[in-house]
This record gives sequence, structure tokens and C-alpha cells, in this order.
Amino acid sequence: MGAALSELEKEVVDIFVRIAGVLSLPRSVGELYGVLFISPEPMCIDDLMSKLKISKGSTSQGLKILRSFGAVNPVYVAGDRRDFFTAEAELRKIVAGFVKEQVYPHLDKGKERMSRIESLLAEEAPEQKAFVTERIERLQGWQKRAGALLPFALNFIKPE
Amino acid sequence: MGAALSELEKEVVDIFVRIAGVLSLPRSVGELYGVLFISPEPMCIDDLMSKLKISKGSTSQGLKILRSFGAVNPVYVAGDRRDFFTAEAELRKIVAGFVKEQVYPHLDKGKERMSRIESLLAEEAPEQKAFVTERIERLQGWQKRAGALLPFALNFIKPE
DNA sequence: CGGTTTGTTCATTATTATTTGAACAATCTG
DNA sequence: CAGATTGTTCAAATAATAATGAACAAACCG
Repeated sequence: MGAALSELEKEVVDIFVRIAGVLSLPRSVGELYGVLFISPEPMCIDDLMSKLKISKGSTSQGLKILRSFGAVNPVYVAGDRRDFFTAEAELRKIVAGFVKEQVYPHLDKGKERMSRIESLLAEEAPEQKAFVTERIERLQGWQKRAGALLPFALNFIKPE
Repeated sequence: MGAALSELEKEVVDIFVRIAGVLSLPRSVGELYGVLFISPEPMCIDDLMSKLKISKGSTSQGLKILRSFGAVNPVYVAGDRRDFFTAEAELRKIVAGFVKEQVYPHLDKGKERMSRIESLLAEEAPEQKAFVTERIERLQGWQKRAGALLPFALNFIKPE
């Protein structure tokens, strides 16, 4: 059991390792999802550890992250006490989970910050004030647009 | 000259430091852009170094990165031999430059990889083949959609 | 030219993020 | 319940990334 990764598996894992990088997630998270994504059978921690040659700690933590935004589904396997997982393959679910867990929390802080900035604006020296105000307004415009793009992008992912 | 950052500047810099993080750019790049963004006057390396308390090397490298996707504009200042810069404030230009320099190059590699994967598919054991094929096709679907979303998102940024 | 000034590069150092593995807690099993 | 199995946590080790600063090259200036 626990053969090394096949060439195909390596390629797929590599894809998700890159995606993990873009999303600022640890490499191991990409590896885990990659292996699960291409595996016809549910896998448990032992399987994943030996396939990827990573520690139990990384595996456990990585699965925790993947579960946190629903990228992985627990599966019951008869006669085995260990936890098994399959990759969630519906993109919409994963993205929705990711946005909810990792993106939205940060957006709120952005709004708080903006009101803090507006109060600081009052203290600016008059000769710079016009310029600085224009910049802050521009920033608010960007923030607003980014907020509008997000729901659209989510909607862009059609149900299968 | 070269006073420390004001509260307002700190807030603005902090915004761009976070954005730099999301884009996997060094912190100093965010700092540099932030200071320039909120500065009514063009700034040179010395100004930026002393404002941000970072080294000349970081400043030079950071500006190089910012220039590479047009986030910063060189400005001529009469009677001063040093290079001065202002922040490019038109979001569309920055995003276009960033996508061209940092995003498109990677997309091409993705397509190469996909054809490599397809050839590996042939070697799969028959009983797994159906499943694996379905997964690869799904991956291609995702890739295609991401490619379609990008131009739309670019277009979403209206000219002022 | 010879001496400055300015910006870049890159080996070294510092910092930050990730992984490891052993200790622990929880759950099962006979 | 005692022993075994399984998953989690977290301090320490390691690896990855960014910043520093001195050496360098290029452009300027008298």
C-alpha cells in the first residue's frame, strides 16, 4: 500500500500546489487536495501521509483547513475506524466556502479602516487636503467596485 | 525632511501592504506604493527610504517591480538629477499591467500542462479511467471558466 | 579625465511561514 | 476498564522569502 505518486498524480498535485500558492495556503494543502481530487477512492490520513510523504501533523492540519471551507468531504467507510475523505469537486461549493471563511472576514475590516481614515482626513494641512481627499475617495471607489465584482464572479460559476 | 509616517500615511500604507500580500508581492512593494499613492509630490529613492526606513536595495527593487507593471510613473523634476516617481492612480492601467506581466505568463504554462496530462491519461488502468477522465475534464472546465472570467473582470473596471 | 552622485545587483543576514514529531486527548474494543 | 488506535496540538526545527548593505556600474559635472 501507499505507492509513490504516479506521473499523472504528480501533475495534478502540482496544479493544486500552485493554486494553493495563489490563495496563500500552505503547499501541503494543495498537495492533499490534489491527491484526493484524482483519487477514485476515499482516503484516510495514513493513505495521504504515505502517498505524499508528509508528516501526520501536516496532514491533520491541512485537512482541517480543507474542511474549513468545504473542499473536502468526510466519508464513512464500513469496518474502518479511521476518518476518510473525498475531494469536493463542485467548484461553486469550494469557492463559496473559501470566500465565506477567508475573504469576507477581511472585507469588514476594510470598512472599519475607511471610517478611521476619514476622521484622520480632517487633520490634514489645507494645501494638501484636496489631493489627499481625492486619493482617499479613489480608494473608496476601488473598494466599492471590488465588492461589486465579487458577487458577480461567484455567480459566474454556474451549477453543473 | 523625511519625517516619519503620519497616522494617515500609516493607514494608507497598511492597506497596500495587505494588497501586496494578496498578490504575493513583498511587503516593501506595498509600502512604497502606499506612500507614493498618498503623496502630492513626486518622490525619489532617498525620500522613500527615509520615510519608510527601509534600505536602498529594497527601495530600488521595489520600484523595479512597481515599474514592471506600470504602478508607478517616472517624473522629471527640474534641477534634480535623481529619479522621481508618482503612483499611477488609474486602476485599470495597473491591473492591466499586472495581468500582462504576472498572470498571463502562467496561464500559458497551464495549457501546456493540460496536454501533457491528456497523454498520461491513456496509460491509466481501465477501471479507474472513467473517474480520472471525468476529473481531468472537470479541471479543464474550471480552467476555461477562469480564462473567461478574467477579460470580463478587466472590463469591469470602467474608465473614470 | 578624476571625482561625485545615483541607482542596481547580489551574497549574506534576518524574518516569516511551514513542517515535523512527540506529547496529549479522545474514542474505540475486547 | 486497560490497552490500543486515531486524530489533534503545539513547541522546535527547517525551509522559503524578503531585506540589507557593500561592491559595482553608469551617468553626470567641473
